[in-house]
Amino acid sequence: MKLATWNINSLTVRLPQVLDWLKANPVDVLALQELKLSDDMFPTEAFAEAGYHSQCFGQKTYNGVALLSRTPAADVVKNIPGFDDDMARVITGTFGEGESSLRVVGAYFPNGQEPGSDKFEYKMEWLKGLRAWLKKELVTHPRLVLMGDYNITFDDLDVWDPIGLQGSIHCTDEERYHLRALIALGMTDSLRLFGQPPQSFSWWDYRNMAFRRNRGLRIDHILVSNVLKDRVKSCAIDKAPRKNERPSDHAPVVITLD
DNA sequence: ATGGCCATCGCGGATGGA
Repeated sequence: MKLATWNINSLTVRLPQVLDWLKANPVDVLALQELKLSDDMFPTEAFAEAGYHSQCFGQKTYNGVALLSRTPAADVVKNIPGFDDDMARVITGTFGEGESSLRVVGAYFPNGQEPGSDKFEYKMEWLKGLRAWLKKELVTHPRLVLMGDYNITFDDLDVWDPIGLQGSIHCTDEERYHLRALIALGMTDSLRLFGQPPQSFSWWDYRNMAFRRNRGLRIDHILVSNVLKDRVKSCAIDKAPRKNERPSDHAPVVITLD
């Protein structure tokens, strides 16, 4: 079983790249973030032709998430139950049957803009809402994967310039507290299971030739519930699509479970 | 030293991203 997450920064622009990537990487489930389109504009047919079922939770211009899968999703939930939100940020589905089924949460965490801003406060409230819901979801669905664009780094290993970016957005203690609190629910950071190769990032600014200089952040993560921990066979960031013409600023993260 | 990009909406330049 292969799963992946990718913030594609506009599905309208990046659809050909997603289709190319799926052809080269025929994962079982792909979570997409930042579709930036409404449900009626979602290219269901193009994905169907590529052999994928779609579950879309779109929004015009901003946000928007989807789950693509080889087999249809069951029990689909949009956004965080119990947390009122105007934005389309989370989509959840169950894949597979019975004992071996997997609950997959695809999420686009708020950016937060700047510590102290209204957007930062929203990010903190959203993180609390997510955790409260996940705590219950893990009881009913012990085999759970939470993947997406978290917009939070775990620690200095995830930051190209930890000193220069200390306390800035994605790197604050408050954000990291909430990320550790998700781990404390009984989840594991898949990439770190294998020891993180130095300078492993999933996002690079479009400016300053940041990708070429590997000036990035690791903010896209795949967390697995602890019952799945021993099933994780690999986890890696695929930098190849970042080398495309007109790339997304994020790279996909891929996990293999046996 | 600073900020240098990209997508959207919509036709200029603001807003948001990270």
